[in-house]
Amino acid sequence: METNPYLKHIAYDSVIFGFSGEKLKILIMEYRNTGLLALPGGFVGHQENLNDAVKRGLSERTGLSDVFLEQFYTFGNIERYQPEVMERILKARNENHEGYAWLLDRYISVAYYALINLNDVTPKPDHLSDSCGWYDVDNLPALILDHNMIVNKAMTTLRSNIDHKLAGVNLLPSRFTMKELQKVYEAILNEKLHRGTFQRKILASGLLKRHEKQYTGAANKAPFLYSFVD
Amino acid sequence: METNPYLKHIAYDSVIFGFSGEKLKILIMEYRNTGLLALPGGFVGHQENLNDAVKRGLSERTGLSDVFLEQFYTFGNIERYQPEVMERILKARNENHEGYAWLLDRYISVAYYALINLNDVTPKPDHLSDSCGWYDVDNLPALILDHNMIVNKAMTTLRSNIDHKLAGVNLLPSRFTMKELQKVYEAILNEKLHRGTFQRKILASGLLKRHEKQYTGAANKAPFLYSFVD
DNA sequence: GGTTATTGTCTCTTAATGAGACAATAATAA
DNA sequence: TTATTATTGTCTCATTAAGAGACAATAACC
Repeated sequence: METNPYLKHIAYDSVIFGFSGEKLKILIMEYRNTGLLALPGGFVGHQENLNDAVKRGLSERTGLSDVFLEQFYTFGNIERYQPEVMERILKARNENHEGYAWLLDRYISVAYYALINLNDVTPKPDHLSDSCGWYDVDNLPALILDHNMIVNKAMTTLRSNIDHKLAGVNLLPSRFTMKELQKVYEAILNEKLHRGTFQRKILASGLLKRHEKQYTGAANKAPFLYSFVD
Repeated sequence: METNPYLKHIAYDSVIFGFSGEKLKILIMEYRNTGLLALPGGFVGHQENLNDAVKRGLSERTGLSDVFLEQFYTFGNIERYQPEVMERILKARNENHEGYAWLLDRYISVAYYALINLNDVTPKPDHLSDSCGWYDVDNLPALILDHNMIVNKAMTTLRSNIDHKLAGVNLLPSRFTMKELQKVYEAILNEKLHRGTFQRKILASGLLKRHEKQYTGAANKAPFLYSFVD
């Protein structure tokens, strides 16, 4: 009884980054009645582009449709193949899962990372998981299979791309202060940056447009709001 | 009659770079009696790591076993799926190809690039191709499917990695002159570099060890030979 | 009006980069 | 032996970028 509507052996996983104002976080799913944690992922339809499949999955999980999403590595080690993990997940689901035998196959996983504004989103679990939530990227619990390794590689990629891919673009609301942007950079690079130097460099890049000031009620000079020029 | 010993839907392609002394070249295969040109590629065994499969293929094609090899992107668009191309290749082979029906499936391809010393190698065709040879990377013929796009992306990746991954390491013989190394950089970046600045920067990096001079018979100062410190 | 914390910008220093200059030198020719 | 020639290794100078601190401006509170 083969009911696999997807390409065999091919999966994707996505590392969805959000920024809380202080820390980088990623979205993690919990499988029903197992305590097993995993990255949100999925499969590719027979008539579907790989990239579109991932966009579809991201949209289902977050409701967002136009986010920064980039493929960064494909994981294909044989050690990924642990059918007992998926069996446990299916069993805990406590349903007839004959139609899901294909889930017990070996999979190669294409990994993507996404940058989103955490406040825009109320994440929705998929049909195999019962909850999902944001976890600090520098304090992650153990995830299934090689998912912790996938997250590490995503972080490395994000760090090395921060200079030439515009990082904070999608992690912040459309208008933000220079300080907030600096916090994003510091969270990604995991180091303190010099305020004056940071401001000078970012402004010199010409990527920001300056708007009105933000009066918060704090007893000090009000910062300008900025947005990215498209 | 299913005789596919490999994972369905998953292929790899490799962009094998060599350096002739003046130009960057890549290895291209020609399929028997078709004139069709393609990147060397292959498939992944059921019990095989993805990376190992690519290493195996590279070794079969070049005889080399310890080369720089890096995954850079996975191509999964539906437009890759052109069964008529593979059918033409199988027909031209003029054999019973019932056992190869799996070749007509849709494939997602994980792409790698390799850097090798062109002079170390006499490339060997695989069982579907009858010849292979080196082509200038800036003057490539049309390749099947999306293979030209794969080459372009490989070039982009190589360029952006040249600074922090040691580039020339594997493209040159173990001992080389500063001028030869500069030629490699110029071929990859596709621009002229200033001699003095280049030499200063490379020497400052501490990656090179200086050896004896190379006396070629030319009527001018003899250059030092260098090697990379490992 | 004084106080306080934060912001925007400036200056000073140090490091990195781009470009040319020049002596050293390996082979050849006079 | 000495001039010639092309190339190499290195140096200097100018320009640009980066790191770090300083200071006036200012929003809200006292």
